[in-house]
Amino acid sequence: MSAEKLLETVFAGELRELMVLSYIVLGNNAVTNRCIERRFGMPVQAWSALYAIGTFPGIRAKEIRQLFPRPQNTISRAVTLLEGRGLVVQKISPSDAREKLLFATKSGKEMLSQLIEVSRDRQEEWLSPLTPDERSMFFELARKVATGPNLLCSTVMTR
Amino acid sequence: MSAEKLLETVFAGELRELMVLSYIVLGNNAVTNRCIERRFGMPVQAWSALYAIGTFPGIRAKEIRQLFPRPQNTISRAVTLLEGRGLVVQKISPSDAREKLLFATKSGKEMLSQLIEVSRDRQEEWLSPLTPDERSMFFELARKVATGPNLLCSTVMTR
DNA sequence: GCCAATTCAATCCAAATGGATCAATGTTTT
DNA sequence: AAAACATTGATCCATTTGGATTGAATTGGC
Repeated sequence: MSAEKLLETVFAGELRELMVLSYIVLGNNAVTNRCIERRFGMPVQAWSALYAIGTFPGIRAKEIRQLFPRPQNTISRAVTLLEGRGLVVQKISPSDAREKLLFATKSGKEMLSQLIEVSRDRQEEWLSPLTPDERSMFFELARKVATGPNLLCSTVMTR
Repeated sequence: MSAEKLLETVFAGELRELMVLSYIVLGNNAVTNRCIERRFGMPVQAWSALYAIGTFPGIRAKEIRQLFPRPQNTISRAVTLLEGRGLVVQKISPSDAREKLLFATKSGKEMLSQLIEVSRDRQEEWLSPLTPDERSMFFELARKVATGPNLLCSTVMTR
């Protein structure tokens, strides 16, 4: 059976919304992660963390988790990598010595702007099937789902 | 800074579409994978493969890859696991002895129907912020992106 | 002020991941 | 029809992952 036919059937099933979103994100990740890995020698985790740190100077590790729902030690390792390459610096929080405030260095900011540029180009590419109106509608609906109360805390999947 | 404030800012940035979709899928996976892992003792890969096999009896391993963009050996291992538990059987293809046609057994079908049920409940949960109209609009737009030509083959991220 | 409980981030380690290779089968070329 | 090439799926193995633990710092109860 052809790939189109398989997808068409799955996208007509009961789990269509789950399937189609997973397909977009997994498919895009397969392309993007590999490319960024090669070009910048850095796993997604690390560039996600760099993005968070560049966008929010002084952000704490635990706050990065709220933006990118990944395990805690993943963030910890990503930050260690970024610090090792001189892309970010950590400063002990004046109010709480357990917390480390994260800042991008000059070279971190430079790398981040390259990362954002290529990611934006890539994003335009996979969004190209949508008209500008469709695109903003799509984003708004996705935002509504993302900020809904049940995405990260489930009642049907207890524990 | 609060989680809401952080998300609001990221969802206003240049990469908002990428961020919001990744957030939905990563966040949902964190909840869902862990629950399914505990309840059915099976990684996502395996249940994805079981879903594909149950939906398309006689599907080949390479075709499962087209539905779930994962590395080839991931599918191979998932199928081995499913076979080891008696949830699927492999039959050598009559037309090509390299290919193995996959079929769900009775117990495989039973487990699949349970998996689909809990996944459907979970899907209803995270989609609950949308009205029925918004939901079908969201799906249609996502489908358009998923079946677009550039999702899996990029020109801006060459190698 | 002291001790238990809590929070933050680093580290540990068993298990999973995925790129590369391999063996088996099928297809194409000459 | 033999040899070169291609495709399918399993396996190898170095790297990564993530749940659990640890250690350091803070908070809360008394």
